Amino acid sequence: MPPTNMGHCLTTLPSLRDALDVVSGKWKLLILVALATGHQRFRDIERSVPGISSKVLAKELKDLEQHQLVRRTVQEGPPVLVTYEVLPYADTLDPVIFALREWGLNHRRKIMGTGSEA
Amino acid sequence: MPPTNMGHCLTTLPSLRDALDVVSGKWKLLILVALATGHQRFRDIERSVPGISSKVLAKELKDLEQHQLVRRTVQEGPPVLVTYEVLPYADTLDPVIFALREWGLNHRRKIMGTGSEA
DNA sequence: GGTAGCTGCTCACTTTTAGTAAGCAAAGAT
DNA sequence: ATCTTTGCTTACTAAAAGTGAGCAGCTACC
Repeated sequence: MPPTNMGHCLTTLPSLRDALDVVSGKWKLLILVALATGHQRFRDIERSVPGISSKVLAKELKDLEQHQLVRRTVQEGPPVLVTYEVLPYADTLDPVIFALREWGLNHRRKIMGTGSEA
Repeated sequence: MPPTNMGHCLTTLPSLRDALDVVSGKWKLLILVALATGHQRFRDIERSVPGISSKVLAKELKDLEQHQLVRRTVQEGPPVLVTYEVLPYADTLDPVIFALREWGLNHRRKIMGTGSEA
């Protein structure tokens, strides 16, 4: 067996699948970040996640709620106020978000730089 | 401003979006892991990524190739042999994969544990 | 040399998901 | 009274994913 840089072999695929089942898709992580950075109302999130629609946001928030990453709170009014907040458990996703963000940053750099390496 | 655990605020959303544009979806990371763990032929990958279909695999591989994460090589035969391999650049995704794998592992543990306390 | 099998796909089709635009009830602001 | 904002939902359309079959090129076997 040649020495590769991968010690993760047997558990990787199933665990990754488990994670992806919860967190894959275009929007979920972005929504979590939006929430974590202080956007707690529906329209607020909608505005801060560029490109998302009400419909998809509503659905994604339901998913996130079901996965216990987000809590929806209704403060009976009037005016009725709906607030979303990340649950502590969602913080366990920080490493994922961090890694992806780093990679995205780097990838953009790479894409920008293609073709001009002296 | 209250001291939260997030130093990543301004660049997070765009970088994350960049990353997700390349890497989000149910299959791409799983395919990369399959490749990295020694499955280099089409049918081999297909078999090792449970649930994927030929059609989707073909499409995902094309995407990955276009993003310069994977290279397709045809060794003219006969028998014609098609091989896929992860390019070194794909290794930069290791932290992402690692983080997701860890999270998936933990999440499964959490889910298993719900409902049977006390 | 016929038939069965594997490989690396593609094609036609159905189902699921995402996206778009409009709208709606309750409230607030002017 | 009218207009705007909020937190959604509802129809509709478009795109993507999944399903099953199939196909060319080769091998393997008897």
